[in-house]
Amino acid sequence: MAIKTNSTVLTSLSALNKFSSAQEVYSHLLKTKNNVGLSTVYRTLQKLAEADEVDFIRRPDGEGVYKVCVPSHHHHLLCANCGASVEFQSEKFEKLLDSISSQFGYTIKGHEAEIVGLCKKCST
Amino acid sequence: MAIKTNSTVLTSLSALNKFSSAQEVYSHLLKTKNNVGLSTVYRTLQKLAEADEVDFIRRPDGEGVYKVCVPSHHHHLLCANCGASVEFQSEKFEKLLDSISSQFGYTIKGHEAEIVGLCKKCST
DNA sequence: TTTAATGCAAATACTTTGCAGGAAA
DNA sequence: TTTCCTGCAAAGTATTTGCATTAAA
Repeated sequence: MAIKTNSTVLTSLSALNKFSSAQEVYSHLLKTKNNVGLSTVYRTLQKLAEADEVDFIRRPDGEGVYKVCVPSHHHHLLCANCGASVEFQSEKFEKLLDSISSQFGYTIKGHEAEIVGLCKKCST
Repeated sequence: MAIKTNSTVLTSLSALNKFSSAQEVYSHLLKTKNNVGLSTVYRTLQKLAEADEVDFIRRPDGEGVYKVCVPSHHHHLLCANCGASVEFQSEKFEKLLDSISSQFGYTIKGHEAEIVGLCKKCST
């Protein structure tokens, strides 16, 4: 039952409300008494990411994490310490990205430019 | 003999001349008949990165990669397909990054903003 | 019936760690 | 001697895959 699994995972991701790894989604599903296999979680998240229903990025430690985001084009500001994230849109930023990357012959595809820093709490 | 290992690894990284993983450096060292253990390569690369002698970033697939770079502050443009990279410096970019991140209370630390796209060759 | 999804266990790949031997101070 | 470095093997973690089972079309 593909559709049901999709929505189960999506619901879990929404509840978590932050970039979460497959493992974290899996744990959360266990806690909420949803019986899903770990591999199914991995497969479902990959599918959702391919369909642009969730965003996929990597934490500084290399773990892949997913999050339900606004559908419009945006980038992320990510906290290296606690993983908190905010989405932002900036025309200026897009233009500058284009300008810089085209200078070197590069083409930017999706919203593949995450900025890693420290959030307010973690930068004290 | 720490110093010797450091320079052996640095030499290898320079020869590779691109962002390379610990595994790749290790293979290269084997080919060039330098007998170093894999864990030593990992440990040495980590040390070099902490000392800011090499740059460390993550490939889109999550593998950690290292490269000898110019010592000044810069960012990277990374090809998602072949891994090619260029370094760039842009006052405008820095300012915009600062402006955007401070808007959300974030502080940017090192050169932790890599832009992933497709290089000329891979974007055809 | 034919196709697609699922769970489990096994297999990968990268990375870290414990430990004993050896080099350097 | 004392401390640090190294290599090997073992362990750990994240992720993928093979396969038999089951649900859906």
